[in-house]
Amino acid sequence: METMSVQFMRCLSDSDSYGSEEEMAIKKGPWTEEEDSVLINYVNVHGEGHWNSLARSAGLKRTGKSCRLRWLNYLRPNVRRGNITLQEQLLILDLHSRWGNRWAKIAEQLPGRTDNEIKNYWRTRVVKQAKQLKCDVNSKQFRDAVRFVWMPRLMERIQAASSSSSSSSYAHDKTNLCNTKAQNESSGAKPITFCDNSVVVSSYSSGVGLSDTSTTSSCNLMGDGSLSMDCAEKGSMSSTLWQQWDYSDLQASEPANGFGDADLWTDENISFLQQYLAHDF
DNA sequence: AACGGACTCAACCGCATATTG
DNA sequence: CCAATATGCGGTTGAGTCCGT
Repeated sequence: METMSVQFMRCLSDSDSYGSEEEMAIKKGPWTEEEDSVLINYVNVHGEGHWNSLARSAGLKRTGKSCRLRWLNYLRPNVRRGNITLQEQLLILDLHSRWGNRWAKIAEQLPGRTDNEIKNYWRTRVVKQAKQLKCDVNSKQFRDAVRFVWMPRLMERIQAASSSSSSSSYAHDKTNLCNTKAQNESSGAKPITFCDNSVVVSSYSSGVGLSDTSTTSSCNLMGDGSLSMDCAEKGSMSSTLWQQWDYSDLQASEPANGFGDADLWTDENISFLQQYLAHDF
């Protein structure tokens, strides 16, 4: 890890003012453990903020921006690391359908997750699959596919996992999402809820942003595990196609605990979507 | 085992907005 | 009010890792 090159460069940008030429040597690239502990100790004593002066006072040869980013995305307490859970994936898809690429805003609804992480998830998983399906990630086709195929399928898997496992991590996730719901309601948003036996995806906008409300759909995971879905939009995914969905194979491919593999983007799903898209257009 | 392409994610960049003097 | 500086955000990059051949 330490073999990677670490660049030093004269940095005149970012409004960093250093007293001497030597002090202007700004380090870039991956942070070392030593730098991390310096930053952690400094923030613990002096608090967050004033990043440029923090960088200088702490003796870190980094820009204030770099310190801030490192703290927020990695060192800050309660940063949640590891795989994005199914619930989180569902929430991301839901919130992205409302707010578009407002990563920071979306991240606020996922406790412990950073905007960077969510952005990376979107680009590496969702955008990649859109490309594989040969459609634009912002196209109506793809948004509908996400809304009417992937999201219900995610809910199905969440329900399957919750019924086959009463793991504490799931209970924890539910708690987090309930808290998130409370936060959202106070701010006017209407998120997916996980607080009871049903999972309700309320009122999707088919456009990126909140103003376009041409589509309303509601997907419900019932207490018995069955899925019901209403689409108010004319011309949306046909009931025939919807009925073609084969859930039996889904169960077969589900990991034992339901969360071992949180990735939904399987070849199987992709080929189904290709069928869906080909049928619709 | 070696190679190369695909993938992931930490970190950087540029720009917009907020704050300060 | 204005300029300088700080902060925050979204887009992009590239080093390291994974995985198939």
